[in-house]
Amino acid sequence: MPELPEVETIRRDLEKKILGKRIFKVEVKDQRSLQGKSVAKFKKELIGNEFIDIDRRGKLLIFKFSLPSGEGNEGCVKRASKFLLIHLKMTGQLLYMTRDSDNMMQVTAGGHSDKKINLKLPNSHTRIIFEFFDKSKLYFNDLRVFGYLKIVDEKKLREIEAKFGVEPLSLGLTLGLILGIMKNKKTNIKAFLLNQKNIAGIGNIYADEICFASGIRPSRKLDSLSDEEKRRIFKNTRKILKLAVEKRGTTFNNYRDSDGNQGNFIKYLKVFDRQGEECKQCGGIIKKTRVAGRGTHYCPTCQR
DNA sequence: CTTCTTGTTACTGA
DNA sequence: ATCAGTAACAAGAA
Repeated sequence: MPELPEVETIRRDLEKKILGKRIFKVEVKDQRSLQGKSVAKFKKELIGNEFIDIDRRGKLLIFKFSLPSGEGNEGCVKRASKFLLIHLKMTGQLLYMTRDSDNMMQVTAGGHSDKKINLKLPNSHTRIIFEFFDKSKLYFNDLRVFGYLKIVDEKKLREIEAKFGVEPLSLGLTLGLILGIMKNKKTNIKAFLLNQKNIAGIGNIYADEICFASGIRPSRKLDSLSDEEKRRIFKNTRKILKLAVEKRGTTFNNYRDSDGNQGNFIKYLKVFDRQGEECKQCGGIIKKTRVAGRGTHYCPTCQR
């Protein structure tokens, strides 16, 4: 499940790989992955353009593209950039291969093993393929077809961006701001952390980990939290997401980076998917319940 | 066969 | 208005 650290890892890697590359061909193998425009229009808008920037808001990737300079830009009104938005939802992947890889990539096998296997692309989960002029390819794979791609103009992008809360790794995240957003809210801390309008980019894994690091049960209502507890949530949100980005995210089952490799944060998980196992801090048993409609993991001893 | 899973939105009822 | 709860979406695992 790609959350902020996983999406940020993909963003950083792809920035090095595809910026400045001109799109030669777009293949839509499954129309369900496209939102809005028709397949023909989608292709037409992209082909011949190059990606000039990759941005991220929460879990949403924002690829800025435009025609390369000297390709119909001169002599007329400056051509406005457009934006390709990609949301990976639960099982979306962006896999990049150079022309030399012969449609095969060496990837980590999955589960908890570091074994390498060959992944042949495209496969049955490949929904969209971008081919660049240098013959390298970017595959959008999505097992469950919840993820989507769509093209928007700048105005629409601003509207979409406005719906997101503060970026947790930006300087915009301050204790004062968090206290402000929490004020007068009565929801539980897990639902608060999951709500993208409050803080952008936290999903089920990191919400549970932030609660554990803060010693707070996910079911606790915001109006029952002391200022000190709120401060711990603020500190740990930043700390955990930063560390997870450093470790290139968490591969729980499906997540892969753009090279097909797993994230390393799974070694650092204290509660997520550890139900029935011993708490690394107190030796008690980690419990799994349901909070905010999601599977929720916590230590009954360490979290109050 | 049924149940469960995740991110997000839409909807209902309080 | 605000919040909690749940269905829906797709497809696979158990």
